[in-house]
Amino acid sequence: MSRTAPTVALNQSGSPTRKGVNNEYIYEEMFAAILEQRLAPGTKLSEDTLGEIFSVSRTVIRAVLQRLAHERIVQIHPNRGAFVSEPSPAEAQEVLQARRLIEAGIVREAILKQIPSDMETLRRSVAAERESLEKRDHESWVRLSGDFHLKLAAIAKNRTLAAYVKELVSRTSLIIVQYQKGNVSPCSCDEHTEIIKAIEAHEEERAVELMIAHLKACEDQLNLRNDEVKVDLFSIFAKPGNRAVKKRSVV
Amino acid sequence: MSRTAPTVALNQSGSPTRKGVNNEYIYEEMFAAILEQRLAPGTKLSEDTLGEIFSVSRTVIRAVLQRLAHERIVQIHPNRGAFVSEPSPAEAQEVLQARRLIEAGIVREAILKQIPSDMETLRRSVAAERESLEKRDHESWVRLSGDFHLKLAAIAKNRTLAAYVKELVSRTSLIIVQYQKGNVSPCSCDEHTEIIKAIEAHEEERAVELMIAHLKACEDQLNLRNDEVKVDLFSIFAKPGNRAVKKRSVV
DNA sequence: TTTATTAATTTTGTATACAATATTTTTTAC
DNA sequence: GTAAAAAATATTGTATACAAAATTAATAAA
Repeated sequence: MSRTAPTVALNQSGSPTRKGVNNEYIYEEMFAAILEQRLAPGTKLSEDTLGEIFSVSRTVIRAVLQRLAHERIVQIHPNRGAFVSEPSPAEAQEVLQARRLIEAGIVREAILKQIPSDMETLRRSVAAERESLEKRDHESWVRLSGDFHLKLAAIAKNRTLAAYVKELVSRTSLIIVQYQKGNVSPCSCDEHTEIIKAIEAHEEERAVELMIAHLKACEDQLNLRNDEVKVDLFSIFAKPGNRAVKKRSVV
Repeated sequence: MSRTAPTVALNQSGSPTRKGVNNEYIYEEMFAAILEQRLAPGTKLSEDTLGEIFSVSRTVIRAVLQRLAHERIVQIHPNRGAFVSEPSPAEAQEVLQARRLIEAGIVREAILKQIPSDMETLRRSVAAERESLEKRDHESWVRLSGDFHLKLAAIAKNRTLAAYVKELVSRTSLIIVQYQKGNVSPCSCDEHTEIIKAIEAHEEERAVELMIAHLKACEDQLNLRNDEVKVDLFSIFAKPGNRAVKKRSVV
Protein backbone atom coordinates (compact mmCIF):
# COMPACT_ATOMS: atom_id res chain seq x y z
CA MET A 1 0.00 0.00 0.00
CA SER A 2 1.44 3.34 -0.98
CA ARG A 3 0.85 6.44 1.10
CA THR A 4 1.45 9.98 -0.07
CA ALA A 5 0.73 11.58 3.32
CA PRO A 6 0.45 10.01 6.79
CA THR A 7 -3.11 9.48 7.93
CA VAL A 8 -4.04 11.61 10.90
CA ALA A 9 -6.86 11.52 13.40
CA LEU A 10 -8.26 14.24 15.58
CA ASN A 11 -8.45 13.84 19.32
CA GLN A 12 -11.16 15.51 21.37
CA SER A 13 -9.23 18.75 21.59
CA GLY A 14 -9.13 18.89 17.81
CA SER A 15 -5.35 18.84 17.47
CA PRO A 16 -3.95 16.38 14.96
CA THR A 17 -2.15 13.39 16.45
CA ARG A 18 -0.35 10.55 14.73
CA LYS A 19 -0.37 7.10 16.30
CA GLY A 20 2.22 6.67 19.00
CA VAL A 21 3.71 10.14 19.26
CA ASN A 22 2.04 11.39 22.45
CA ASN A 23 3.65 8.91 24.77
CA GLU A 24 7.20 10.32 24.76
CA TYR A 25 6.03 13.93 24.96
CA ILE A 26 3.84 13.25 27.99
CA TYR A 27 6.67 11.36 29.67
CA GLU A 28 9.05 14.29 29.20
CA GLU A 29 6.46 16.76 30.52
CA MET A 30 5.74 14.76 33.66
CA PHE A 31 9.39 13.95 34.23
CA ALA A 32 10.26 17.65 34.05
CA ALA A 33 7.32 18.63 36.27
CA ILE A 34 8.48 16.26 38.99
CA LEU A 35 12.17 17.16 38.80
CA GLU A 36 11.47 20.88 38.70
CA GLN A 37 9.40 20.39 41.85
CA ARG A 38 6.15 21.58 40.32
CA LEU A 39 4.85 18.23 41.56
CA ALA A 40 5.93 17.66 45.15
CA PRO A 41 6.78 14.22 46.56
CA GLY A 42 3.65 12.45 47.70
CA THR A 43 1.38 14.14 45.15
CA LYS A 44 -1.34 11.85 43.85
CA LEU A 45 -1.16 11.41 40.08
CA SER A 46 -4.74 10.69 39.05
CA GLU A 47 -5.07 8.92 35.72
CA ASP A 48 -8.30 10.67 34.80
CA THR A 49 -6.97 14.14 35.60
CA LEU A 50 -3.72 13.63 33.69
CA GLY A 51 -5.69 12.20 30.76
CA GLU A 52 -7.76 15.37 30.66
CA ILE A 53 -4.70 17.60 30.91
CA PHE A 54 -2.92 15.95 27.99
CA SER A 55 -6.10 15.15 26.05
CA VAL A 56 -5.44 11.43 25.91
CA SER A 57 -7.08 8.40 27.43
CA ARG A 58 -5.99 6.72 30.64
CA THR A 59 -4.35 4.00 28.54
CA VAL A 60 -1.57 6.36 27.50
CA ILE A 61 -1.23 7.88 30.96
CA ARG A 62 -0.93 4.44 32.56
CA ALA A 63 1.96 3.52 30.26
CA VAL A 64 3.78 6.73 31.18
CA LEU A 65 3.17 6.20 34.91
CA GLN A 66 4.50 2.66 34.67
CA ARG A 67 7.64 3.92 32.97
CA LEU A 68 8.15 6.59 35.64
CA ALA A 69 7.54 3.95 38.30
CA HIS A 70 10.26 1.75 36.84
CA GLU A 71 12.60 4.71 37.06
CA ARG A 72 11.59 5.12 40.71
CA ILE A 73 10.38 8.70 40.18
CA VAL A 74 6.83 7.55 40.77
CA GLN A 75 5.50 4.92 43.11
CA ILE A 76 2.44 2.85 42.24
CA HIS A 77 0.31 1.48 45.07
CA PRO A 78 -1.90 -1.29 43.64
CA ASN A 79 -5.56 -0.31 43.42
CA ARG A 80 -4.72 3.04 45.02
CA GLY A 81 -2.91 4.88 42.29
CA ALA A 82 0.39 6.54 41.43
CA PHE A 83 2.18 9.09 43.60
CA VAL A 84 5.34 11.14 43.23
CA SER A 85 7.97 9.12 45.09
CA GLU A 86 8.90 10.00 48.66
CA PRO A 87 12.28 8.32 49.05
CA SER A 88 13.04 7.16 52.59
CA PRO A 89 16.28 8.15 54.35
CA ALA A 90 17.56 4.60 53.80
CA GLU A 91 16.77 4.87 50.10
CA ALA A 92 18.53 8.24 49.95
CA GLN A 93 21.72 6.69 51.34
CA GLU A 94 21.43 3.80 48.90
CA VAL A 95 21.14 6.16 45.95
CA LEU A 96 24.10 8.27 47.01
CA GLN A 97 26.21 5.16 47.64
CA ALA A 98 25.29 3.81 44.20
CA ARG A 99 26.24 7.13 42.66
CA ARG A 100 29.66 7.17 44.34
CA LEU A 101 30.37 3.71 42.95
CA ILE A 102 29.05 4.24 39.43
CA GLU A 103 30.20 7.81 38.91
CA ALA A 104 33.70 6.94 40.14
CA GLY A 105 33.75 4.38 37.34
CA ILE A 106 32.34 6.96 34.93
CA VAL A 107 35.18 9.35 35.80
CA ARG A 108 37.84 6.71 35.16
CA GLU A 109 36.30 5.81 31.82
CA ALA A 110 35.79 9.44 30.83
CA ILE A 111 39.51 10.06 31.34
CA LEU A 112 40.25 7.31 28.80
CA LYS A 113 37.54 8.15 26.28
CA GLN A 114 37.55 11.96 26.38
CA ILE A 115 38.15 14.14 23.34
CA PRO A 116 38.90 17.88 23.73
CA SER A 117 35.40 19.01 22.76
CA ASP A 118 33.96 16.88 25.61
CA MET A 119 35.62 19.06 28.24
CA GLU A 120 34.31 22.13 26.44
CA THR A 121 30.79 20.69 26.71
CA LEU A 122 31.25 20.15 30.44
CA ARG A 123 32.55 23.68 30.95
CA ARG A 124 29.52 25.11 29.15
CA SER A 125 27.30 23.00 31.43
CA VAL A 126 28.98 24.41 34.53
CA ALA A 127 28.70 27.93 33.13
CA ALA A 128 24.95 27.55 32.68
CA GLU A 129 24.77 26.16 36.21
CA ARG A 130 26.65 29.11 37.64
CA GLU A 131 24.40 31.50 35.78
CA SER A 132 21.21 29.98 37.20
CA LEU A 133 22.78 30.09 40.65
CA GLU A 134 23.55 33.80 40.32
CA LYS A 135 20.01 34.44 39.10
CA ARG A 136 18.71 32.61 42.18
CA ASP A 137 16.76 30.41 39.77
CA HIS A 138 16.55 27.38 42.02
CA GLU A 139 14.49 25.20 39.66
CA SER A 140 16.89 25.67 36.78
CA TRP A 141 19.84 25.09 39.06
CA VAL A 142 18.56 21.73 40.26
CA ARG A 143 18.14 20.60 36.66
CA LEU A 144 21.46 22.00 35.40
CA SER A 145 23.35 20.67 38.40
CA GLY A 146 22.21 17.17 37.47
CA ASP A 147 22.90 17.88 33.82
CA PHE A 148 26.64 18.03 34.46
CA HIS A 149 26.60 14.45 35.73
CA LEU A 150 24.55 13.29 32.72
CA LYS A 151 26.94 14.93 30.27
CA LEU A 152 29.91 13.42 32.04
CA ALA A 153 28.27 9.99 31.90
CA ALA A 154 27.75 10.40 28.16
CA ILE A 155 31.48 10.90 27.66
CA ALA A 156 32.24 7.48 29.13
CA LYS A 157 30.41 5.91 26.16
CA ASN A 158 28.52 3.26 28.08
CA ARG A 159 24.79 3.68 27.52
CA THR A 160 23.88 1.20 30.23
CA LEU A 161 25.81 3.06 32.92
CA ALA A 162 24.58 6.39 31.53
CA ALA A 163 20.99 5.21 31.93
CA TYR A 164 21.69 4.26 35.54
CA VAL A 165 23.22 7.68 36.20
CA LYS A 166 20.17 9.37 34.69
CA GLU A 167 17.91 7.42 37.02
CA LEU A 168 20.10 8.09 40.06
CA VAL A 169 20.40 11.81 39.32
CA SER A 170 16.61 12.08 39.03
CA ARG A 171 16.12 10.27 42.30
CA THR A 172 18.72 12.53 43.91
CA SER A 173 16.65 15.57 42.93
CA LEU A 174 13.65 14.12 44.74
CA ILE A 175 15.85 13.33 47.72
CA ILE A 176 17.19 16.89 47.86
CA VAL A 177 13.64 18.30 47.84
CA GLN A 178 12.74 16.16 50.82
CA TYR A 179 15.84 16.28 52.95
CA GLN A 180 17.95 19.34 52.14
CA LYS A 181 18.69 21.13 55.41
CA GLY A 182 19.39 24.79 54.80
CA ASN A 183 20.08 26.68 51.60
CA VAL A 184 21.84 25.28 48.60
CA SER A 185 25.61 25.19 48.77
CA PRO A 186 27.00 27.52 46.13
CA CYS A 187 30.24 25.57 45.95
CA SER A 188 28.82 22.84 43.72
CA CYS A 189 29.92 24.67 40.53
CA ASP A 190 33.48 24.93 41.79
CA GLU A 191 33.54 21.24 42.63
CA HIS A 192 32.36 20.43 39.12
CA THR A 193 35.07 22.66 37.68
CA GLU A 194 37.74 20.93 39.76
CA ILE A 195 36.53 17.54 38.49
CA ILE A 196 36.78 18.74 34.88
CA LYS A 197 40.35 19.92 35.45
CA ALA A 198 41.40 16.60 36.97
CA ILE A 199 39.82 14.61 34.13
CA GLU A 200 41.47 16.84 31.54
CA ALA A 201 44.84 16.37 33.25
CA HIS A 202 44.33 12.60 33.35
CA GLU A 203 44.75 12.70 37.14
CA GLU A 204 42.66 9.59 37.65
CA GLU A 205 42.84 9.09 41.40
CA ARG A 206 42.36 12.78 42.11
CA ALA A 207 39.37 13.01 39.77
CA VAL A 208 37.77 9.98 41.41
CA GLU A 209 38.41 11.35 44.89
CA LEU A 210 36.92 14.71 43.92
CA MET A 211 33.79 13.05 42.55
CA ILE A 212 33.34 10.90 45.66
CA ALA A 213 33.91 13.90 47.93
CA HIS A 214 31.42 15.92 45.86
CA LEU A 215 28.73 13.28 46.28
CA LYS A 216 29.57 12.84 49.97
CA ALA A 217 29.17 16.60 50.41
CA CYS A 218 25.78 16.34 48.79
CA GLU A 219 24.77 13.62 51.24
CA ASP A 220 26.14 15.60 54.18
CA GLN A 221 23.83 18.49 53.32
CA LEU A 222 20.83 16.24 53.89
CA ASN A 223 18.96 15.76 57.12
CA LEU A 224 18.45 12.02 57.02
CA ARG A 225 17.60 11.47 60.68
CA ASN A 226 13.95 10.43 60.64
CA ASP A 227 12.87 12.93 63.24
CA GLU A 228 9.61 14.43 62.09
CA VAL A 229 8.99 11.24 60.19
CA LYS A 230 7.00 8.59 62.01
CA VAL A 231 6.41 10.51 65.21
CA ASP A 232 4.13 8.23 67.18
CA LEU A 233 1.63 10.65 68.68
CA PHE A 234 -0.01 7.84 70.63
CA SER A 235 3.12 6.98 72.57
CA ILE A 236 3.63 10.69 73.31
CA PHE A 237 0.20 11.37 74.79
CA ALA A 238 -0.85 7.97 76.09
CA LYS A 239 -0.21 7.64 79.83
CA PRO A 240 -1.34 4.59 81.84
CA GLY A 241 -4.94 5.13 82.88
CA ASN A 242 -5.33 8.31 80.83
CA ARG A 243 -8.94 7.95 79.70
CA ALA A 244 -8.82 11.20 77.74
CA VAL A 245 -6.72 9.50 75.09
CA LYS A 246 -8.43 6.94 72.91
CA LYS A 247 -6.97 3.54 72.29
CA ARG A 248 -4.67 3.19 69.33
CA SER A 249 -6.53 2.07 66.22
CA VAL A 250 -5.12 -0.13 63.54
CA VAL A 251 -3.40 2.17 61.03
CA MET B 1 -19.12 -1.77 52.83
CA SER B 2 -18.12 -4.94 54.64
CA ARG B 3 -16.89 -7.95 52.75
CA THR B 4 -16.71 -11.47 54.13
CA ALA B 5 -14.99 -12.94 51.09
CA PRO B 6 -13.19 -11.25 48.19
CA THR B 7 -15.27 -10.93 45.07
CA VAL B 8 -13.92 -12.96 42.22
CA ALA B 9 -14.54 -12.94 38.51
CA LEU B 10 -14.07 -15.74 36.06
CA ASN B 11 -11.93 -15.26 32.98
CA GLN B 12 -12.73 -17.12 29.78
CA SER B 13 -10.79 -20.18 30.91
CA GLY B 14 -13.02 -20.42 33.95
CA SER B 15 -10.28 -20.01 36.54
CA PRO B 16 -10.93 -17.50 39.32
CA THR B 17 -8.89 -14.32 39.19
CA ARG B 18 -8.79 -11.37 41.55
CA LYS B 19 -8.06 -7.89 40.25
CA GLY B 20 -4.40 -7.23 39.67
CA VAL B 21 -2.81 -10.57 40.49
CA ASN B 22 -2.08 -11.88 36.99
CA ASN B 23 0.45 -9.26 36.09
CA GLU B 24 3.31 -10.42 38.30
CA TYR B 25 2.75 -14.09 37.51
CA ILE B 26 2.85 -13.50 33.76
CA TYR B 27 5.98 -11.37 34.13
CA GLU B 28 7.75 -14.16 36.05
CA GLU B 29 6.70 -16.76 33.48
CA MET B 30 7.93 -14.75 30.53
CA PHE B 31 11.11 -13.68 32.29
CA ALA B 32 11.92 -17.33 33.05
CA ALA B 33 11.03 -18.45 29.52
CA ILE B 34 13.46 -15.96 28.02
CA LEU B 35 16.31 -16.61 30.46
CA GLU B 36 15.94 -20.38 30.21
CA GLN B 37 16.21 -19.96 26.46
CA ARG B 38 12.80 -21.38 25.68
CA LEU B 39 12.31 -18.10 23.82
CA ALA B 40 15.33 -17.40 21.64
CA PRO B 41 16.63 -13.89 20.97
CA GLY B 42 14.75 -12.30 18.10
CA THR B 43 11.52 -14.20 18.76
CA LYS B 44 8.42 -12.12 18.06
CA LEU B 45 6.22 -11.74 21.13
CA SER B 46 2.73 -11.28 19.72
CA GLU B 47 0.32 -9.61 22.10
CA ASP B 48 -2.67 -11.60 20.89
CA THR B 49 -0.92 -14.95 21.16
CA LEU B 50 0.44 -14.25 24.64
CA GLY B 51 -2.99 -13.04 25.72
CA GLU B 52 -4.48 -16.35 24.59
CA ILE B 53 -1.77 -18.35 26.34
CA PHE B 54 -2.29 -16.63 29.68
CA SER B 55 -6.03 -16.08 29.23
CA VAL B 56 -5.85 -12.32 29.64
CA SER B 57 -6.40 -9.37 27.35
CA ARG B 58 -3.68 -7.57 25.44
CA THR B 59 -3.86 -4.79 28.04
CA VAL B 60 -2.16 -6.98 30.64
CA ILE B 61 0.34 -8.41 28.15
CA ARG B 62 1.33 -4.94 26.99
CA ALA B 63 2.12 -3.85 30.55
CA VAL B 64 4.33 -6.91 31.03
CA LEU B 65 6.10 -6.36 27.71
CA GLN B 66 6.78 -2.75 28.62
CA ARG B 67 8.27 -3.82 31.93
CA LEU B 68 10.49 -6.40 30.21
CA ALA B 69 11.47 -3.75 27.65
CA HIS B 70 12.56 -1.40 30.41
CA GLU B 71 14.73 -4.20 31.78
CA ARG B 72 16.22 -4.59 28.29
CA ILE B 73 15.18 -8.26 28.05
CA VAL B 74 12.66 -7.34 25.36
CA GLN B 75 12.91 -4.76 22.64
CA ILE B 76 9.83 -2.93 21.39
CA HIS B 77 9.80 -1.65 17.82
CA PRO B 78 7.00 0.93 17.52
CA ASN B 79 4.04 -0.29 15.47
CA ARG B 80 5.92 -3.56 14.81
CA GLY B 81 5.77 -5.30 18.14
CA ALA B 82 7.95 -6.75 20.89
CA PHE B 83 10.87 -9.13 20.33
CA VAL B 84 13.25 -10.97 22.61
CA SER B 85 16.34 -8.74 22.71
CA GLU B 86 19.31 -9.51 20.50
CA PRO B 87 22.09 -7.57 22.22
CA SER B 88 24.77 -6.28 19.85
CA PRO B 89 28.48 -7.00 20.49
CA ALA B 90 28.89 -3.38 21.62
CA GLU B 91 26.02 -3.79 24.07
CA ALA B 92 27.56 -7.03 25.33
CA GLN B 93 30.81 -5.25 26.15
CA GLU B 94 28.89 -2.42 27.84
CA VAL B 95 27.01 -4.86 30.04
CA LEU B 96 30.13 -6.74 31.08
CA GLN B 97 31.96 -3.48 31.80
CA ALA B 98 29.04 -2.27 33.92
CA ARG B 99 29.08 -5.56 35.79
CA ARG B 100 32.78 -5.31 36.57
CA LEU B 101 32.28 -1.86 38.02
CA ILE B 102 29.11 -2.56 39.99
CA GLU B 103 29.95 -6.05 41.19
CA ALA B 104 33.39 -4.91 42.34
CA GLY B 105 31.55 -2.42 44.53
CA ILE B 106 29.14 -5.14 45.63
CA VAL B 107 32.07 -7.31 46.73
CA ARG B 108 33.59 -4.50 48.81
CA GLU B 109 30.26 -3.79 50.46
CA ALA B 110 29.51 -7.49 51.02
CA ILE B 111 32.79 -7.81 52.92
CA LEU B 112 31.62 -5.10 55.32
CA LYS B 113 28.01 -6.19 55.66
CA GLN B 114 28.35 -9.98 55.67
CA ILE B 115 27.12 -12.20 58.49
CA PRO B 116 28.22 -15.86 58.73
CA SER B 117 24.93 -17.25 57.37
CA ASP B 118 25.39 -15.18 54.21
CA MET B 119 28.45 -17.15 53.20
CA GLU B 120 26.54 -20.36 53.87
CA THR B 121 23.83 -19.15 51.48
CA LEU B 122 26.44 -18.47 48.81
CA ARG B 123 28.02 -21.90 49.29
CA ARG B 124 24.65 -23.59 48.87
CA SER B 125 24.13 -21.60 45.68
CA VAL B 126 27.45 -22.79 44.27
CA ALA B 127 26.64 -26.37 45.31
CA ALA B 128 23.38 -26.24 43.34
CA GLU B 129 25.27 -24.77 40.42
CA ARG B 130 27.86 -27.56 40.50
CA GLU B 131 25.11 -30.16 40.64
CA SER B 132 23.36 -28.81 37.53
CA LEU B 133 26.72 -28.73 35.77
CA GLU B 134 27.39 -32.39 36.60
CA LYS B 135 23.90 -33.30 35.40
CA ARG B 136 24.64 -31.48 32.14
CA ASP B 137 21.46 -29.47 32.81
CA HIS B 138 22.45 -26.42 30.81
CA GLU B 139 19.25 -24.43 31.37
CA SER B 140 19.41 -24.83 35.14
CA TRP B 141 23.08 -23.98 35.11
CA VAL B 142 22.56 -20.66 33.31
CA ARG B 143 19.96 -19.69 35.88
CA LEU B 144 21.90 -20.88 38.93
CA SER B 145 25.13 -19.35 37.70
CA GLY B 146 23.43 -15.97 37.66
CA ASP B 147 21.77 -16.72 40.97
CA PHE B 148 25.13 -16.59 42.75
CA HIS B 149 25.61 -12.99 41.65
CA LEU B 150 22.09 -12.04 42.74
CA LYS B 151 22.56 -13.58 46.19
CA LEU B 152 25.90 -11.82 46.56
CA ALA B 153 24.29 -8.51 45.59
CA ALA B 154 21.60 -9.06 48.24
CA ILE B 155 24.28 -9.31 50.94
CA ALA B 156 25.53 -5.79 50.16
CA LYS B 157 22.16 -4.41 51.35
CA ASN B 158 21.67 -1.87 48.60
CA ARG B 159 18.42 -2.57 46.77
CA THR B 160 19.19 -0.10 44.01
CA LEU B 161 22.49 -1.75 43.12
CA ALA B 162 20.91 -5.19 43.54
CA ALA B 163 18.24 -4.25 40.99
CA TYR B 164 20.93 -3.17 38.54
CA VAL B 165 22.78 -6.46 39.06
CA LYS B 166 19.57 -8.38 38.42
CA GLU B 167 19.07 -6.55 35.15
CA LEU B 168 22.70 -6.99 34.10
CA VAL B 169 22.74 -10.69 34.97
CA SER B 170 19.60 -11.23 32.88
CA ARG B 171 21.09 -9.40 29.95
CA THR B 172 24.28 -11.43 30.33
CA SER B 173 22.26 -14.62 29.92
CA LEU B 174 20.91 -13.34 26.61
CA ILE B 175 24.43 -12.35 25.59
CA ILE B 176 25.80 -15.81 26.39
CA VAL B 177 23.08 -17.45 24.28
CA GLN B 178 24.06 -15.33 21.32
CA TYR B 179 27.82 -15.18 21.55
CA GLN B 180 29.19 -18.10 23.58
CA LYS B 181 31.92 -19.72 21.48
CA GLY B 182 32.37 -23.33 22.49
CA ASN B 183 31.06 -25.26 25.45
CA VAL B 184 30.52 -23.83 28.87
CA SER B 185 33.60 -23.44 31.00
CA PRO B 186 33.26 -25.76 34.00
CA CYS B 187 35.55 -23.58 36.09
CA SER B 188 32.85 -21.00 36.91
CA CYS B 189 31.89 -22.83 40.13
CA ASP B 190 35.48 -22.81 41.31
CA GLU B 191 35.79 -19.11 40.60
CA HIS B 192 32.65 -18.46 42.63
CA THR B 193 34.06 -20.55 45.48
CA GLU B 194 37.30 -18.57 45.44
CA ILE B 195 35.35 -15.31 45.63
CA ILE B 196 33.41 -16.58 48.65
CA LYS B 197 36.65 -17.51 50.41
CA ALA B 198 38.18 -14.09 49.80
CA ILE B 199 35.07 -12.28 51.02
CA GLU B 200 34.93 -14.45 54.12
CA ALA B 201 38.59 -13.70 54.85
CA HIS B 202 38.00 -9.97 54.34
CA GLU B 203 40.65 -9.96 51.62
CA GLU B 204 39.10 -6.99 49.86
CA GLU B 205 41.52 -6.38 46.99
CA ARG B 206 41.84 -10.08 46.25
CA ALA B 207 38.06 -10.56 46.26
CA VAL B 208 37.59 -7.61 43.91
CA GLU B 209 40.32 -8.86 41.57
CA LEU B 210 38.78 -12.33 41.51
CA MET B 211 35.37 -10.92 40.63
CA ILE B 212 36.77 -8.74 37.86
CA ALA B 213 38.80 -11.64 36.48
CA HIS B 214 35.74 -13.87 36.66
CA LEU B 215 33.69 -11.42 34.61
CA LYS B 216 36.57 -10.83 32.19
CA ALA B 217 36.80 -14.60 31.71
CA CYS B 218 33.10 -14.62 30.92
CA GLU B 219 33.62 -11.94 28.28
CA ASP B 220 36.64 -13.73 26.84
CA GLN B 221 34.50 -16.80 26.18
CA LEU B 222 32.31 -14.77 23.85
CA ASN B 223 32.80 -14.35 20.15
CA LEU B 224 32.07 -10.67 19.83
CA ARG B 225 33.59 -10.11 16.40
CA ASN B 226 30.62 -9.46 14.16
CA ASP B 227 31.55 -12.08 11.59
CA GLU B 228 28.42 -13.99 10.73
CA VAL B 229 26.49 -10.93 11.72
CA LYS B 230 25.78 -8.54 8.89
CA VAL B 231 27.49 -10.61 6.21
CA ASP B 232 26.84 -8.63 3.08
CA LEU B 233 26.09 -11.31 0.51
CA PHE B 234 25.85 -8.71 -2.22
CA SER B 235 29.39 -7.48 -1.79
CA ILE B 236 30.58 -11.10 -1.78
CA PHE B 237 28.96 -12.13 -5.07
CA ALA B 238 28.72 -8.84 -6.92
CA LYS B 239 31.55 -8.39 -9.40
CA PRO B 240 31.77 -5.42 -11.73
CA GLY B 241 29.69 -6.18 -14.81
CA ASN B 242 28.32 -9.43 -13.42
CA ARG B 243 24.82 -9.41 -14.84
CA ALA B 244 23.91 -12.72 -13.20
CA VAL B 245 23.67 -10.97 -9.82
CA LYS B 246 20.73 -8.68 -9.34
CA LYS B 247 21.11 -5.19 -8.01
CA ARG B 248 20.99 -4.67 -4.32
CA SER B 249 17.51 -3.90 -3.07
CA VAL B 250 16.70 -1.74 -0.10
CA VAL B 251 16.64 -3.97 2.99
C1' DT C 1 -21.63 13.72 69.69
C1' DT C 2 -19.20 9.79 68.45
C1' DT C 3 -18.53 5.33 66.43
C1' DA C 4 -19.71 1.64 63.49
C1' DT C 5 -22.19 0.18 59.57
C1' DT C 6 -24.12 0.77 55.11
C1' DA C 7 -24.64 3.05 50.84
C1' DA C 8 -22.87 6.13 47.21
C1' DT C 9 -19.13 7.78 44.70
C1' DT C 10 -14.73 7.75 42.82
C1' DT C 11 -10.73 5.47 40.92
C1' DT C 12 -8.07 1.76 39.38
C1' DG C 13 -7.71 -2.83 36.67
C1' DT C 14 -9.06 -5.30 32.62
C1' DA C 15 -11.59 -6.42 28.37
C1' DT C 16 -13.11 -4.92 24.20
C1' DA C 17 -13.87 -1.90 20.09
C1' DC C 18 -12.09 0.79 16.72
C1' DA C 19 -8.29 3.38 14.29
C1' DA C 20 -3.61 3.53 12.38
C1' DT C 21 0.12 1.08 10.77
C1' DA C 22 2.55 -3.00 9.09
C1' DT C 23 2.48 -7.27 6.65
C1' DT C 24 0.85 -10.53 3.44
C1' DT C 25 -1.69 -11.85 -0.51
C1' DT C 26 -3.69 -10.96 -4.79
C1' DT C 27 -4.02 -8.69 -8.94
C1' DT C 28 -2.27 -6.40 -12.97
C1' DA C 29 1.03 -4.79 -16.27
C1' DC C 30 5.21 -5.82 -18.66
C1' DG D 1 7.37 -15.62 -15.11
C1' DT D 2 8.63 -11.12 -12.65
C1' DA D 3 7.93 -6.86 -10.62
C1' DA D 4 5.12 -3.32 -9.20
C1' DA D 5 0.64 -1.85 -7.48
C1' DA D 6 -3.45 -2.63 -5.03
C1' DA D 7 -6.32 -4.97 -2.01
C1' DA D 8 -6.87 -7.90 1.93
C1' DT D 9 -5.34 -9.33 6.32
C1' DA D 10 -3.13 -9.01 10.62
C1' DT D 11 -1.13 -6.42 14.41
C1' DT D 12 -0.26 -2.60 17.17
C1' DG D 13 -1.91 1.95 19.44
C1' DT D 14 -5.63 4.28 21.74
C1' DA D 15 -10.31 5.15 23.51
C1' DT D 16 -13.97 3.46 25.87
C1' DA D 17 -16.93 0.30 28.68
C1' DC D 18 -17.46 -2.32 32.48
C1' DA D 19 -15.80 -4.68 36.82
C1' DA D 20 -13.33 -4.60 41.20
C1' DA D 21 -11.45 -2.14 44.78
C1' DA D 22 -10.88 1.91 47.52
C1' DT D 23 -12.51 6.17 49.21
C1' DT D 24 -15.96 9.19 50.74
C1' DA D 25 -20.58 10.30 52.30
C1' DA D 26 -24.63 9.06 54.66
C1' DT D 27 -27.17 6.60 57.97
C1' DA D 28 -28.00 4.12 62.25
C1' DA D 29 -26.72 2.69 66.79
C1' DA D 30 -24.41 3.74 71.18
